[in-house]
Amino acid sequence: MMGLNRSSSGNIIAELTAAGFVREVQDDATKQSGYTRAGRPGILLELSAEAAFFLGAEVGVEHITTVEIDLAANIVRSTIEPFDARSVPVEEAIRRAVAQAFRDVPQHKLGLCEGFGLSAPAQMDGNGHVSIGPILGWRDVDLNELTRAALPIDVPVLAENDANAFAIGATYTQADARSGVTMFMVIESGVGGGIAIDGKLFRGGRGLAGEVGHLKVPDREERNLEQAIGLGRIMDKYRSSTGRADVRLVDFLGDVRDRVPAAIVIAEDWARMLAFAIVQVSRLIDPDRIVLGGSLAELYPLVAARVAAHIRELQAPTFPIPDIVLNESAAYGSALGAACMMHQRFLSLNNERFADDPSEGNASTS
Amino acid sequence: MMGLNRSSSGNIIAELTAAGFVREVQDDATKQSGYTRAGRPGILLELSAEAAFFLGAEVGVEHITTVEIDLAANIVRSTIEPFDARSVPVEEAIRRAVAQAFRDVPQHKLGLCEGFGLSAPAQMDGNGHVSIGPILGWRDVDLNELTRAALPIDVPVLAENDANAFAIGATYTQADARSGVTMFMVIESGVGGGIAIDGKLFRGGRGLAGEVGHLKVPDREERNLEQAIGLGRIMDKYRSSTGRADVRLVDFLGDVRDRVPAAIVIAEDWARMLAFAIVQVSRLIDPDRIVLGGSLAELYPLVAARVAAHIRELQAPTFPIPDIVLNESAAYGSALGAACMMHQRFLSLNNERFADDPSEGNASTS
DNA sequence: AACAATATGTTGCTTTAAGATACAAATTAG
DNA sequence: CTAATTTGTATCTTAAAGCAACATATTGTT
Repeated sequence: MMGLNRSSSGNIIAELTAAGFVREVQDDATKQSGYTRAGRPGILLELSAEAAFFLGAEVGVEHITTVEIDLAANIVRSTIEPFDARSVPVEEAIRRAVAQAFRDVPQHKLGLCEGFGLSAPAQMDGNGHVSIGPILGWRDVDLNELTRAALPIDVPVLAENDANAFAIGATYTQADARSGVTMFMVIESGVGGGIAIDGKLFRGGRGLAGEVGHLKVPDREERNLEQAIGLGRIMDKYRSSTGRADVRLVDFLGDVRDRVPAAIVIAEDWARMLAFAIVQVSRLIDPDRIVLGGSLAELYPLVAARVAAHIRELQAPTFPIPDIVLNESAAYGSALGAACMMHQRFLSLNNERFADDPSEGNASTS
Repeated sequence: MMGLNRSSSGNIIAELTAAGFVREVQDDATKQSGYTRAGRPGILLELSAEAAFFLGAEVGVEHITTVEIDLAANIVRSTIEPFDARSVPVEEAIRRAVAQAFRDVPQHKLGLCEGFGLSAPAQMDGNGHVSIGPILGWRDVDLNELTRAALPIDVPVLAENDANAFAIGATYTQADARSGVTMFMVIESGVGGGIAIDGKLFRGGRGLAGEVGHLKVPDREERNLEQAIGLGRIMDKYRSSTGRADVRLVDFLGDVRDRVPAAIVIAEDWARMLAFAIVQVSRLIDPDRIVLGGSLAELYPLVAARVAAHIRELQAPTFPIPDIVLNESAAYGSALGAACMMHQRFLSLNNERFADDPSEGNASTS
């Protein structure tokens, strides 16, 4: 795949093995699988998952979520704690996030940390600079710098918008998003989004690419997508149609599943608006696939045929329709993505960790 | 910029100079410019523009356009000829395009051709394969292969959708499009578009990214952008408002300039729809700038303030608004882009021309 | 069981692109 | 005229990758 010669790759692997990042697989799986072939069998390799770890933290409006992943990008640990971000200054929020992320990391493992990613609901540039973050009341702060100051060790740091971080995380859990163009849509009370091109986040000019929630949809009241298909609207409608005040999403989904007419009307409307958004997105970025996440994504399988029908209505028949798939997005998705950013960076060619001295050097955290 | 050492770059330049692609500038411009500085002055270099050339051809519905550019991407020659693409098979159309492009190339210059780009109004994959091209009635054709077969010499070949090719060409004429995210919109009878990221075309999953013309706009009759702001609608409205049948675009633009009320009403509507499209685009790909081309783009400067006002109405005030600039797109823009594709390819790192033997070798045309 | 065919790992050597160093050359400033 | 500064270039060094040959481990065939 990389076009490397056998001996070249052998040398590189020897280096990585010596450094402890890679090891030979002991229980030989080739013998278990039936398929064999003439010739000396190759040595199977695996990442030494425990050789390094990465931390991600999401500072939300009401909680801080943290995730630790290992070198193989497995989730090692994850925490969620309530937190009122608006009541404390940025510095304190970040301090809390860092403390929560490092809390269960034993002292002797600290040196294996190779990156800390921060995710927050704010628009920022590629260097973590936030001009105005209305949601948390932040103004002109340098998140990278603040995070670096709060960290107990000197490791690379990156801050990213929460929706973008989520998209990065989703490229890890969604295997097919490693290539091609993928549009992620997370449907909760808001509708967030991100775009990945060949497994790498597409930020756009100012880090706002994929913010699909504010797309205008055809609606008498000039709603945007978030207002039209978000949890709030659906539950409002369901509440007034049932007359009950204590309705939950599962009840609504159950009614749609049971084909209760009032629920179907709401779902049909939802499908139409979603189809509209998908068509708009397709026209502009022509994604290979659209990945739906968030709690309301569970509605999609129930009305997939309706969404497809509405799409066909809106599109010329020759126009390609992207695959639409579900991603069971977990609550820690954005923190996971923040950790994955650092994992991606660690494994990328411009990792400065190995640039000069292969012995223990300090990673530059620019 | 490239992080190369002085001696390394010197070696590379020596090679390029020996090969005739680069030469030292003779009339020393440093002496003319007032600014000087201590130290031995550097040797100024320039591309030997005549060392190579690239051809681009656009097979349109009613014409074939060709462009020749040199190594410095200067336009050397350009031709337009009427042609009824629908009346002949693909092979013939391509043969004609190739013939027209090579017609004025003298025999002894043939060897300097380093690429042929083809542009056509059809959706194709990255290898020039068209499944269905309804506009020209093409079906399951391999444009790269057909073009290669029609060429008098063996040079690299690439086919690309006309709107995408246009965007590539525009990155050459629009200097600021070399970095960041640029959205091109060409407003004629249709509205075409393309997206460039850091000067490179973003094709999307199937080469349709940026096809902004079919975006839905908020309109009682559910029009798409093309129907709403294209030349057809504007002229229709202007025709019925003036009562004259022979109106031309310049008349309309003159009336808008003169603030004739009936024209202003039409222009205001145009501005509103354009603003809507720009907002939608911004939400999805967050471009640094939007470049308007096509004959109707001339209307923009007259209503720029109105477009800005409508955008502000639709957007939250914190949301960044991309720069909107004009590009006087010429009739040969798509053919130019096809030629520029080859130029870009020639100058790119994965140019196979120089991969093995620095002496005259055949370029692989995969 | 022996041997051919096949594929992989490994070792030593070669190639090549880039960098380092030193020095010559060309300029400005004083 | 000299010092300071900057660039060009020749020579050497370094490092990454490839090449070639051979050892090794496996399947298939006689």
